Amino acid sequence: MSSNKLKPTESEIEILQILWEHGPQNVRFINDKLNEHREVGYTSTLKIMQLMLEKGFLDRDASSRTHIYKAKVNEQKIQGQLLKKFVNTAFRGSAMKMVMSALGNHNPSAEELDEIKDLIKKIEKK
Amino acid sequence: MSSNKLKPTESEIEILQILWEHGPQNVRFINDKLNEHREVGYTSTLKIMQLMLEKGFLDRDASSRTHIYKAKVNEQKIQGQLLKKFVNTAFRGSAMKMVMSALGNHNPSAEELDEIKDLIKKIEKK
DNA sequence: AATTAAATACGAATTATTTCGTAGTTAATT
DNA sequence: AATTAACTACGAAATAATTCGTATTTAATT
Repeated sequence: MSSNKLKPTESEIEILQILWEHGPQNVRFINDKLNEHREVGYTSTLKIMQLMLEKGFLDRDASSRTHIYKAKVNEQKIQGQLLKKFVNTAFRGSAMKMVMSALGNHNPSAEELDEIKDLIKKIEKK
Repeated sequence: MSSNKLKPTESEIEILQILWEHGPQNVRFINDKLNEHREVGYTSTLKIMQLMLEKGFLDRDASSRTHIYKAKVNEQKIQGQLLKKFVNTAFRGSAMKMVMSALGNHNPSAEELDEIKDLIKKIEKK
């Protein structure tokens, strides 16, 4: 068990998001995606991805000149971990307060409400 | 409108939580509370609170020797702001995915589920 | 009145994160 | 074959956040 207790930084999360969404990619692709939102140099992105490799967040295929990186950590797992931390710091540990606040702000559609209702039913059945 | 666009840091959020929960307090009180969870020196806490004052997160009454600090920012407002940011980075902007994940992990009690159902009803009525 | 305890101010060290320049290498283009 | 373009490696600067030591002042205790 080499579980990864380290929490990814903001920049690292951004990169993970892209890899989770688009699958294994080279640095150029990631950097282009990042630059759709904010300006960042190619070597900056490269550096962070190299550090993420060391930290065990990423894997890479270095068999060809252009290295292909992929997320080594599971999306839901990391999200759960971040969520727990976030609820603790921002909502004093109350997941409920957080959920209520999120629902209040977000104004979900009818479909989304149905989704939640289904989930509630499932939980109640247990 | 001198709205405070700055996002508080982790340490700053911890301090805000304590002030929101317990009302105006001196540095000693805050530092003691923090030390229930992790070790941190008195002057470290003092320093951060002084910076928070400058940033406009806190107000203080310096009329007596022991200064009394209070949160200048609103709890719900800051929470909403943090939540939005968090959903963006960790859940690619999907508040729903976040809510579903939170409900899934947390296993709410029957009372909590009722609370959510009430809120859903309110939203649906609009 | 002298000593001790508790507080603030502030600079500076430390640590974490991000950014980027430069060198070197390989592949593609002319 | 020479030039240009694209890539990786790596050190180091820049920035952000945290921690803390020391000096100074004021209040409380002896």
